[in-house]
Amino acid sequence: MVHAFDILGDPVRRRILELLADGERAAGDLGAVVQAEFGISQPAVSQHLRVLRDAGFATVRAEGTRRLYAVDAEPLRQVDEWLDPYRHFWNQRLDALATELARGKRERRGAAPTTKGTDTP
Amino acid sequence: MVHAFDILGDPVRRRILELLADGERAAGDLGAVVQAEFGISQPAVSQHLRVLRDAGFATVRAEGTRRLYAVDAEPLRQVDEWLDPYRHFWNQRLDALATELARGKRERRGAAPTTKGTDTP
DNA sequence: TGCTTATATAAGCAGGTGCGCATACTCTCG
DNA sequence: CGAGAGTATGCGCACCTGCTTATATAAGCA
Repeated sequence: MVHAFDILGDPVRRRILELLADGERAAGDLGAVVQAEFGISQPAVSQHLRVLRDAGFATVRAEGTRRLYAVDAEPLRQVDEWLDPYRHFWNQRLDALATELARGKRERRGAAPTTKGTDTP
Repeated sequence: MVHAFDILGDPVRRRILELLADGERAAGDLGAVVQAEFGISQPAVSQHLRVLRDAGFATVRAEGTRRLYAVDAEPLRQVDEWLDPYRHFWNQRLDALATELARGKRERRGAAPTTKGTDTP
């Protein structure tokens, strides 16, 4: 059994998941992008897709001769949970405001990246 | 430069970070636990600590002959941010999303391409 | 049917990474 | 100062993982 982080340790696989974040995408479509960006072959991409499948990060759906891949978020949720014990490091005393954070997260999007002290309402 | 996930790909390093989640801890202290659990040597642990240091996951503080390690949450926050695009899969209105997903998302294909954190309840 | 497109699998090889062993620092204390 | 704990580093090696090439499977099309 492989840990979620073992899967995410590979930049190609991360990229594939990023491409899949917006929604379903065909294997060849993913392949085209990844091959261009990383300079690897089609089989290489296919192998990564297999790893993602086997680890439960992605699901496949056949449509004709094409294979449509989609994200299965469950393992990513595990990763999210793994981060829980550390989240207070940057959330500080904002634990109570987690609700608000989830509601309007776009506020942080424009905030300074390196600045520790996050927005305080 | 190594990506955060490359660091977290190793189970020993993950364990070290877990041990560090509660607070500062001496290298030897960490070593004792990790050596016991993984059956590896002291230098091996030290090497992992070095990787964590170099990647910014941990900071060291000398106290006498001991080295006290602590978590630096910055890289973990990056990981947290990386998860943002997927968080809606399990965070917001899971049932509604699941319904839409199950019903067939082809409808959305032509409509709204980027659906990040749109809805405001 | 046979050719083509789309994708997956097999086999083999190369580079990286984690490990153990040995050793080098570097404080502290007697 | 010398001994000894606590920790880090250098080196060499085995193994794992990802890559390429070659090929298989399967659907669409003429």
